[in-house]
Amino acid sequence: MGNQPKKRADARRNEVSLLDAAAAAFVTSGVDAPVRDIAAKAGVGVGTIYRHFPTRADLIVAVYRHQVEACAEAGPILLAGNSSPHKALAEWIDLFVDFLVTKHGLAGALQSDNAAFQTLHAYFLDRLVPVCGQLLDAAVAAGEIKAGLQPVTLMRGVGNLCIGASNNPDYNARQLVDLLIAGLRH
Amino acid sequence: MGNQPKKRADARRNEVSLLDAAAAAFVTSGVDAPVRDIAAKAGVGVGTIYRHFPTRADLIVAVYRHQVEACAEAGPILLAGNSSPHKALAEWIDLFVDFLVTKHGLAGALQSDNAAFQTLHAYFLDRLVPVCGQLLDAAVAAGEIKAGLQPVTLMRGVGNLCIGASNNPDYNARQLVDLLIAGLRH
DNA sequence: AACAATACGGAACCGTGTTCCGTTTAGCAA
DNA sequence: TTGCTAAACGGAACACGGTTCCGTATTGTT
Repeated sequence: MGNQPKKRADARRNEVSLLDAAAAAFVTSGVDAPVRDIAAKAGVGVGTIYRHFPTRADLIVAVYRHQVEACAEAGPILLAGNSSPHKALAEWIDLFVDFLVTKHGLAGALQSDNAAFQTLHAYFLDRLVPVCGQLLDAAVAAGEIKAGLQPVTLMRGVGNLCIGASNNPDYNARQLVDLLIAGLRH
Repeated sequence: MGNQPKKRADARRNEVSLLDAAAAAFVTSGVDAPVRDIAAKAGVGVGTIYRHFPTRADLIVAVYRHQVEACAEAGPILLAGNSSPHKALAEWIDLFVDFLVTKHGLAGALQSDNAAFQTLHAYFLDRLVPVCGQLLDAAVAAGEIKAGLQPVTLMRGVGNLCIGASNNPDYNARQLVDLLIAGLRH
């Protein structure tokens, strides 16, 4: 670590401008906010975006990395603080749903088969699937749920259930997720 | 009924050409197949597509109407032929999943908030939600499941779970749907 | 055969992602 | 300070797909 080849000061400045602008744009227009809008809001040209974040996924990952990390780290903590692994799993999934539901379009982007979102996909799965697997295993070991569900499937399923949750009052993603988790019980 | 203002013969011909071409394109490229491709395959200009099917949703609905009708009609039949309404519901949902999983991108289009898909949304929901509600009510009445789940929520949830199922071997949409339905039980 | 209504084709337009290259600027060294 | 070079920038230009529009062609009728 620490082997950054000394980026220029203006480059560093523009990078944070872009992150700020992207975060703001994502809130108002969702993660599909037009590249030009983000560039304008950051006061840079579109070329600069692509130089710093070659794909949209890179930008999204950069913006949400902190929150994803926090979610990943919460897994073991919930497991340790709960006598029931199934309960810990439910609470952890709840955190994940909280995260997704408040990000317009993120859940959709997460499952898009578009090549540009490959990195996004990979990052989320790499970081969260192991945590999910740990919780799932613990619940199986405790005899609370049946085995046979791949962590990756569960993660994708929960992600999918959250699609469109932010712009559709008569759709209750959380209720469905709860039912899904309930369905895991013996 | 039968009050069509006598469309011209060439118009009728083009309409079936378009439906055939669209059905073929949907199979190979998904329901997001480029308009120009469909027009070319049908041997007509793009203007002709828009004249016959003002929005993409109209085209999709026209292509899949038969199958949706069949699914809707299967609901009451399954209910009548099953002693357990919950089992009937599970089987009906299974039919719906079969339908969705084999249509590239349809599940995604179904929940898109894009205005062009409004009609699609409306058609599917209008046709299937009542059927789903009937099955759900019967299962509640039989004391098999708990009340409180809106039919529309269930339909959307199942639709969401099917997103991306056709192009991702390590994602098992049906397993998740089964868990969801299982979670409904008392 | 002539005509009006209907339908057609595809060029043109628009919005968005992406690339490319001439210009500017930061950092360094004389 | 002043050059100089590599790094970084900006935005025009291109690609691509949806959508519109209007001059032209076809149908059906009189």
